[in-house]
Amino acid sequence: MQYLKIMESINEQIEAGLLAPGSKFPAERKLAETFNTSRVTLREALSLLESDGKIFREDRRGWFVSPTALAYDPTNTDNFKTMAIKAKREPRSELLNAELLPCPRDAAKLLGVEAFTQVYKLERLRFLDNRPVAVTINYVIAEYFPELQEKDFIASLTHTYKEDYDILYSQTRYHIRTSSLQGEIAQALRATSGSPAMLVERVNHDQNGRLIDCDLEYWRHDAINIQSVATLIKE
Amino acid sequence: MQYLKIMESINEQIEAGLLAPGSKFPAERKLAETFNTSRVTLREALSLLESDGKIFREDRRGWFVSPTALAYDPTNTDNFKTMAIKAKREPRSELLNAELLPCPRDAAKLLGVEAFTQVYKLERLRFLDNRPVAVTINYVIAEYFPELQEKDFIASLTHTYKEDYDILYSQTRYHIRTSSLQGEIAQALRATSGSPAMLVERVNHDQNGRLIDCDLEYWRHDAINIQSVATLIKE
DNA sequence: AAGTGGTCTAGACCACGAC
DNA sequence: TCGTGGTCTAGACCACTTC
Repeated sequence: MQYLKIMESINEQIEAGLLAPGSKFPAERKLAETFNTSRVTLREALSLLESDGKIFREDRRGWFVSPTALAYDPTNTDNFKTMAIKAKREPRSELLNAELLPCPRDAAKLLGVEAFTQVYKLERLRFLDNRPVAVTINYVIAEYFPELQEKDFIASLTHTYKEDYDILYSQTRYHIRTSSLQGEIAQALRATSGSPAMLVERVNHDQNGRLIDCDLEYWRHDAINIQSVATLIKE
Repeated sequence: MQYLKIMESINEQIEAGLLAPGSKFPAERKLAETFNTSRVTLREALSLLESDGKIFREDRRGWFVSPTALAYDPTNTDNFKTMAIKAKREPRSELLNAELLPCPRDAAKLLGVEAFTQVYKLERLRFLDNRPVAVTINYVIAEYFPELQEKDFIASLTHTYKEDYDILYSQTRYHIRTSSLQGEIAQALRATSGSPAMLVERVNHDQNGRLIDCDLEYWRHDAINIQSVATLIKE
């Protein structure tokens, strides 16, 4: 199995620090020549390193060494910016889309609301050190946040909730699963359609127990490292 | 892009229920003929469905439709068996290996113990409805559990801890990240080397705050759906 | 304009699983 | 034993990125 040896060889170079995080690999044809193999076999090796989170691909741009994954605590209300800064990374966000619309089916299921309930949909692209790492989609129940459309959507939602509506998150229900990037989300992340991804879904309640919004977060799977601490109930 | 159309086509068949969970696909050569494409392109489509968790592969055995993923709460002390039964699935466990040894490097890092600390290493293979879904490796600090080797390792560790040592889990720190299956772990799961996986690492403390053990759980990534509820601290 | 990655073809051989 | 999946080759064309 050539591709396993190629994997190990590349892996060693990374672990030894010979390939800096974020740095670009040589062209596939050159690498294939270096390893004295065909392009297909080389790509097999690269794909496995990708699914292992060691390297990543930008569509039509090539292969890169993955930077350190961001530690992400799903039980933390810290917003993206705060989280990144704590980890000494440089965050940036772009608003992809913001609209008020009747709740689509997938969000209605998460929010448990009836058809035609008005929600705000916010789509944001998250960068870490200038690399696009996640697309986050928020659905916010409009009823609880009058005139939300006039707020600054680039700012943290948590912050707007607290400052302008006196609403805090108090309970969050989250799901985490592997998925794959498709269509516009893949494009925004500069990923090839079908790239492996981590999907974090959250449903949030406020201090009065009301369900106020939900998140769908599509992360490049090598960019995130879910971690948390749980105190267990003693039986 | 043929492979995207093939993906969608297969996906529709699954969603429509025409392909039952667990059922086997026709041979790759036949499928390729059906879709009027080459085997390589067909495998491209299958690989993407695999990384999306819709289908899975057993090494040299073929492709299968993924059963429903098991809901897994990392903050729950329920053992594997209880968890499976709650979800109306049929659990089974096999002991792969049990030994007393000086703590290996990776475990020492998690446990924060010194070199040569004696630990029990337990490797177990978990089945759901007769499908191998996870390899779990436990490292237990031997000092706290004298004569653990005489216990029944197929039984739940949680249960043994409680009944025989009066020790309960009280806090757990967990990490979740994507990984890939290699070597013996891949073999035990009937997976091809390099298959995508979900790695759950846990470090557990007892009711006295002592660090007592850690888990490394390698899951077939389509078999698990991490979910939990967190109550947030009000600022 | 050149080079690159994305996609695809039409084969091939081998070792293993199923029968 | 037969068919299957695992692996590999040596090309090809196109559209996009980069220069």
